[in-house]
Amino acid sequence: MAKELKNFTKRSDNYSQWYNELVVKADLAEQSAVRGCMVIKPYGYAIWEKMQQTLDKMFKETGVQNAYFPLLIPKSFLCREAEHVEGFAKECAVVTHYRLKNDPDGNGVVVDPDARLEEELIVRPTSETIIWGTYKNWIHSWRDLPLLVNQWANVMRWEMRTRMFLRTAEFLWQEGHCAHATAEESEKRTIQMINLYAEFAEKYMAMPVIQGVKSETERFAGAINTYTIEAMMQDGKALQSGTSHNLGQNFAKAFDVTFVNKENKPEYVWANSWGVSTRLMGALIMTHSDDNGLVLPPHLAPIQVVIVPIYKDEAGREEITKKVLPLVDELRGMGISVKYDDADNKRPGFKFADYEVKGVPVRLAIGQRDLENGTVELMRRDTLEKETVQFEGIAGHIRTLLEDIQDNLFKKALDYRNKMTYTVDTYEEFKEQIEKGGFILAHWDGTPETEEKIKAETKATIRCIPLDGDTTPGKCMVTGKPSARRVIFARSY
RNA sequence: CGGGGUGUAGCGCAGUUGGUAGCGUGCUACGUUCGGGACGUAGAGGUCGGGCGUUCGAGUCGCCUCACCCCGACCA
Repeated sequence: MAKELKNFTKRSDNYSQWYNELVVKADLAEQSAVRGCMVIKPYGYAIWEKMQQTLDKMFKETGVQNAYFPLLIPKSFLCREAEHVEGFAKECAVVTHYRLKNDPDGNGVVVDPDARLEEELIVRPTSETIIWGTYKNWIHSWRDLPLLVNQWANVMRWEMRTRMFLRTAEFLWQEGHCAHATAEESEKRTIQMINLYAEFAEKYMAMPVIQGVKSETERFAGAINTYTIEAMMQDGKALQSGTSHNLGQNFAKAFDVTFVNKENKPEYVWANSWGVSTRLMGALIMTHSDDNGLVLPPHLAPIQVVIVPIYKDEAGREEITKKVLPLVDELRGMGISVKYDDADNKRPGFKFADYEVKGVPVRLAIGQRDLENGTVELMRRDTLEKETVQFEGIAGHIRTLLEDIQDNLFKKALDYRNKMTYTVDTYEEFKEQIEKGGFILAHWDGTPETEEKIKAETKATIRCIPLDGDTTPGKCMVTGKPSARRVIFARSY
């Protein structure tokens, strides 16, 4: 038995395949019949909901409100901002007709050629254009600012190659779109949001991130500056996990969004946008998982504690249930989410393995032996350590343990990232090191040409120019020209 | 869009020189079990991705086609 679940890494030397398999085995998602799209299953969606709730609360604490804008964007809207449309044009799904009809030749249902739209509609790849088209009507005076709005939505980008959670044709995300009266205020908000994302990643996902600025080439289409959080996956590749863009007045000008300032003069508003997506699910999976399956940080686990009874007969089960239910109530009273799995159709060993694959942080097992001894078996998912502890006072112990696990996961990921971060000075060294994965801190002359050359020759890109860390100037490893500071290179998803 | 690979039971796979469609797991029923994915017995489940061809006969050979996966190019 148990041939397929354990050691699924060993079944393939490929990290992507392992990842895909894990997503399916842990019951998070599966490929859909629609090209490049996935079905998020209830357990996977429950994790996304935890992320949503947490982020939403954090946003609201900064004064942001939620709203909703249309899925379809008129083509003319998308084309208003030149750089923006150029960046997204290649991956847009386009609605051209609004009706089907029965084929007169009997070939089933076909698109009705008479129902062609006068203007094509684009399925949103992002909502800047439709939102700024709307903001024009919402903003008139400096008193209307700042306008701080977020939308939870789905977007579609027709990617050539897809990967579950990391890059699907359709994905779920939030996109915040703010309008400000001054450039300074807008920049401040842009940074505030990237800080918020970093806090979320580290405190809730237990995933260390590096905050920084994107190089010109990697910048969002239509932005004057893009901030990013970059995380390292267990195969040493980087994953861009969240971005916050300072859009300057680009969109305000494209959509003619002006306000009258305190001096009674018209002025274009200053904009920023920021977003994270279901890609964070991919990040979560790839940061913590092991060969036994998913490992969820307690702060995001839909089930934090699972209790598995071990019994021989109905009377035994009832005895255990009687013992366990007060504990379930006590834990729930502490705000801990508990599942007491006394389902009779699965054996304990099966349940153990199953909850491990699903990444439940803490498991309690209780049987006849424990009832006699007043004990319970406790296992933590992060280390897979088992211990038999006193039943009395277990709730408090669990509460502490959950925090321990959360901290431990973060530390483990941070140690790994530190171990896999290298400083190099020559291009030769760089080429050698990049093959082994990880982040590389190196000097760069700041030009897109050099960046392009490095990318072409090594597949590594500049992940970001870090906001903090070592700021000693030096010489570009490729051209020898002056470099303001080291930047982070890596291969990425 | 290039390069590679895979399509056979819900899932994972085998199928030899062309000759009645197999294994593991899962599923159903009953019984025994239940401290790390239990066991026994009996069952159900397939137009072998699709099309055309070669042949007395094709899962197997040939041509075409479709889908999916992996590696690139593109991107969050």
